[in-house]
Amino acid sequence: MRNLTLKDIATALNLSITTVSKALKDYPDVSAKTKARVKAYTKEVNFTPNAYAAYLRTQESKIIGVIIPRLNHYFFSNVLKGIMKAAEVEGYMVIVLSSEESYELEKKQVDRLLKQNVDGILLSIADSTHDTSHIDNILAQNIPLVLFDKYSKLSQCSSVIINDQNAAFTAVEHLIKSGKKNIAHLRGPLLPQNSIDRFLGYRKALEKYELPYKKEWVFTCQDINSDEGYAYAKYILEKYPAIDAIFAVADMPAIGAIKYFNEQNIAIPEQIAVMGFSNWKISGLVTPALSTVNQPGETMGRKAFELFFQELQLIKKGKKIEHQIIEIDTTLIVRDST
Amino acid sequence: MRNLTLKDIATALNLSITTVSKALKDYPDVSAKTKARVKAYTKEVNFTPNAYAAYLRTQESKIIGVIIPRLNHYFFSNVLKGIMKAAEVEGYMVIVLSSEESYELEKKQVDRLLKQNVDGILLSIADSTHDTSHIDNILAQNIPLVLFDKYSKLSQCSSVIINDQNAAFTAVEHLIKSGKKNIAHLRGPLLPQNSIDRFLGYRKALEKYELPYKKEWVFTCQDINSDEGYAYAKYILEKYPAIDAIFAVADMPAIGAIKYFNEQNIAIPEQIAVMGFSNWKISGLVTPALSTVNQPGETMGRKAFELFFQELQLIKKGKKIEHQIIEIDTTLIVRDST
DNA sequence: CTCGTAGTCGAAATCGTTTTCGATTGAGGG
DNA sequence: CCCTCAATCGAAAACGATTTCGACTACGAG
Repeated sequence: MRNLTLKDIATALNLSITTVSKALKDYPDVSAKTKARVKAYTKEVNFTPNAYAAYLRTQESKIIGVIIPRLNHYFFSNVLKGIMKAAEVEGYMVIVLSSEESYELEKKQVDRLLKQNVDGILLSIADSTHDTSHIDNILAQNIPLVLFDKYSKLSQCSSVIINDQNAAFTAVEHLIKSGKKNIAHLRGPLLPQNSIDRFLGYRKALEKYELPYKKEWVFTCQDINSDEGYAYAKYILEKYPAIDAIFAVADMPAIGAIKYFNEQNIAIPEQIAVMGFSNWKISGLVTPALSTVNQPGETMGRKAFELFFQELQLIKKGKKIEHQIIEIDTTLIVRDST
Repeated sequence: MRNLTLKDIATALNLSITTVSKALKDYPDVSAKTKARVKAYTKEVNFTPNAYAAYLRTQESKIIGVIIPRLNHYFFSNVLKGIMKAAEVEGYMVIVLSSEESYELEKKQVDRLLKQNVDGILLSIADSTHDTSHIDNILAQNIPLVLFDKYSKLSQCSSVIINDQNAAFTAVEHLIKSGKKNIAHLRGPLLPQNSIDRFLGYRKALEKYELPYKKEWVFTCQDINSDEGYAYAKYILEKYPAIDAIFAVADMPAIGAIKYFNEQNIAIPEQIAVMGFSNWKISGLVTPALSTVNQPGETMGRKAFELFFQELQLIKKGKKIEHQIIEIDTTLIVRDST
């Protein structure tokens, strides 16, 4: 039950391999009649050229690689969805790899993709990535690379991002305008740019409205999960009862905090307001529903693929590529927790 | 900046292509000394054979395809994680495709994978799949196929599943033992086997404890989302106030129901208990925390890959494969909603 | 009648491996 | 000294497509 080859088609139609191949790709030097004959037959027997053999000549695999920091993560799943939908339109398949937020694994996954000769790499860098030599490696090989969401300021390459600083600013501003004056921040790890930017947005909002910045009111979530939010909520309640609002770097810590406050019968948002970030599905389902910032993952994924595709066309034409940075709009979503 | 080839290595070391290739694969007919020389050099220049060229001879791509019904879905993301981890160990990459619960798209994705000549296909069939000719197609080509979670009774092939009927029975039994007598069921769509089995488990539990089965207390969720649960909760409260417990086919509808009951200040579980299925992350974070059935996605993924890998070895040896069905254990998780 | 020219088609090289099957060498036995 | 037999290595044929270049036909112009 071997797959059909060009040769099989050729002998069946009493033509040469060359002619069959050309007919399928609409070369001008094969007559309309034989083109029709070939196409009719290949459709009948459901033939398509072997992808790997084709690669050997064309050096195009029609496969891209995507590396995300986490697999079971609502936001990244959504990005993946956007990438895949866009890829399908252009006939691309995507190999998915996960770095599990580990720098070492990320390097290894990049290496695997390069050895697989994928046509391009879309990457969201891990929290622990502190060096970009592996990224520069990709660029040096002149294969298209697009970073999304978690990008790096160290390497010059195309990216699809949101304006984390502005988004965070708007979120905190909303807390302030609703009357809160003592706002804590559950920030993300120290390295990734988006966690830095969200922190900076928080500070800017405090500054603008002349609220004091207290560094002991900023708590670092290493894994950005609900347990951390739960634990910090407890700590805050005991140690800093003055705090009347929390701005979290992401929805999960915010939801963890809500869980603790619910258990303690703390009124949200009256006693303490909680603001998340990302608009995960779950954020609308907890009680009270979580206010957050919508981060459109699917759109980011689509744009990232489109950027890759543009770059690929330029490279194929031998043109020099100039890296673009696309900023996706975010929106504040006000629900019941603020 | 072309990639290195065997030829480059050969000329650099003053050897033939053949010898280099053999040295790398530890053929017995090349001396230990040249093996060492080749390996040292290839490591130094970071060479690995071109994957596509290798495929042409070996007919092994070291790539498998996975088709899941939904991308942004906690359970399937977890399965994916299990698959990928196991695949990585054996040096496999995985191409991920989504059927979006559509039969037509599922057929198309199977076709794409077959044309890509993947080494195997792992598939969780879509809710709307009513016919298995595409699955039989895969089997006819003698490439390993493993179904997971949502399998089919129509086609004879290896599968990794849970015992949905028993799991559902246990869940409903728990509701009964906690004193509930009027138990509704939010079931899944009519076609997929797991939704049928969970319904059957519900009925069996009623039977065993001699509670009447009322078909008007069974509500069908087409998309299995929280909105459906929310809507049915409202309907139940208005139309069948006698109902004192709900067993949902999955966590999302259960959480939707909880949301509505919270809004209406209905006491959970005193007035009405709610039981989910799958143990999504979110189920432990809502208030009250949702009781559910743990469905170990990552384990299922790992087992599915292992099954594929076993079958592949058999096929390579030309042996006949006999399809296995692996059943993964589930556990009841009792939280605050029951 | 010859020649140029479209219009069609094919032979063969190529992509980079893998693997079969010889070829070569040297040592050791008779 | 010849022969056998390991021990090493290479030439060359695949794998299945793409693409360059040349060949062939027929036809009209000169």
